[in-house]
Amino acid sequence: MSGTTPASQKSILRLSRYHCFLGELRSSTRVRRIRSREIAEELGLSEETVRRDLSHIDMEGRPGAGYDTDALFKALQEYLDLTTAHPFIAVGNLEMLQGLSAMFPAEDFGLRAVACYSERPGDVGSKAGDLEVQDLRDLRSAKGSPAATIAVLACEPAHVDEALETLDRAGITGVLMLTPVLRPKHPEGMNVTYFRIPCALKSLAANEPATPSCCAAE
Amino acid sequence: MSGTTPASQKSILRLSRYHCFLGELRSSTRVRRIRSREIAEELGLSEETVRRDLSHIDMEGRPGAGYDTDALFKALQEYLDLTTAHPFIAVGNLEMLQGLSAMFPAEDFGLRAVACYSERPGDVGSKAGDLEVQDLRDLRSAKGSPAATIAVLACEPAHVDEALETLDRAGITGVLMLTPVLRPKHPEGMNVTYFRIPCALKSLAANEPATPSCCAAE
DNA sequence: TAGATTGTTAATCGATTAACAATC
DNA sequence: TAGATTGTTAATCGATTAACAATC
Repeated sequence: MSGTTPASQKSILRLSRYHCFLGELRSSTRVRRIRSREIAEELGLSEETVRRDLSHIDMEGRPGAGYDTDALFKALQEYLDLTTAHPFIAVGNLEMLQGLSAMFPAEDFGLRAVACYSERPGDVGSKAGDLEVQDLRDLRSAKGSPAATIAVLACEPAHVDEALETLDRAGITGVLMLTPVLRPKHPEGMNVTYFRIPCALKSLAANEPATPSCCAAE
Repeated sequence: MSGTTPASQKSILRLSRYHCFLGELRSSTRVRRIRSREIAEELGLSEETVRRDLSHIDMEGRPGAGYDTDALFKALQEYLDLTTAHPFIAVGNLEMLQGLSAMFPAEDFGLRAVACYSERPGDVGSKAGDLEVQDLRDLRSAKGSPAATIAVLACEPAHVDEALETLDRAGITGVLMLTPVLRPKHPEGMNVTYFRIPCALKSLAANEPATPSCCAAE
């Protein structure tokens, strides 16, 4: 039942994880049904949390028999407003663009990099995965602007503010920031998630006993 | 007063941010005192949260006059168990290692990459920033093992489990995972923080109105 | 039907915010 | 001293967990 209160940020992040998990499950096995307990065990959550999260989306489970894997995947896809091979763009220095394309196989997660841009003119024309690196300034004119509305940003610190503005003008509404900056002034209305590498490393130094923790994205 | 309850994970992550912020403040200005309200405004938090967090560390503020910038920085450093230019190692494919060193200027955050390792033999010997890329297998023998206890991991998905094991054997206790994997089996007692790029991107697609959000790290 | 698992309400837990006395 | 800001206690808020009736 997708009726009551809207899902929290944390809940949405977990729904995204379920989507990733089911995507992998569908492509690697022929499992037709899945129970909340199984999802919970795989992802290190409680089954109640999983059911509570799923109560936000348009999907009914079957008491005694769990959820239909395909239907659940599609319901999540719809709730999260994802298309198949959902498009995103990548912005950053050439090495990050190349490194990311090798480290993060987007297709395996139902995502697809449709264009990439560098802030360094010298990077333009090189290849990052299948894509040719374009000039970040060309995104400004929106002439090469793809259908994507989300982006991952991994440029050098000095170019962050400029890059965010450019992305905003090009119609990007959500940005995942990998570049560490203390106080980026991100454009009004733009949704920005910060992955703060230095803070995460420092927290690890503080050496919490042994509780595996999540992002914080968390 | 560092007496009462231990700081939560979230609190520690924020303390790390304060440390980053004060580090920058100290290097770019001559500000001698800082108030909780100022820290809060800069980082988008409430002043109460800042004071509550700081109550965990060994540092007394002065009613009416805030905190001594240097003393606070040092107290945070001590609480987080950081040294100056705190060492960490980086593991990943060559491009990620090179890209990270350009995107993430560790010194500016009080951190220092002391060694880097690739899982791809062909990468060995190349330069990433100032460092020569070493073979991940050489870390196993611990012969080149540096004083670092924390690491950032950005290798290709297929090598994650092997890399985590290797890092564990080499005495690394905390790992920041950039490579997206659904269910890495990380060694007992190892503290792993996951930055899940695909999940963060999917959450952004779900298009929360306009609340700037953090990691999550969280 | 009996067994299993869902969806939801109530109870618990933890973290944030508000309030304010202490104090520099 | 008066003004400002700290440190902490109490109140609020939100999210997780426990419990269980509904139901396939």
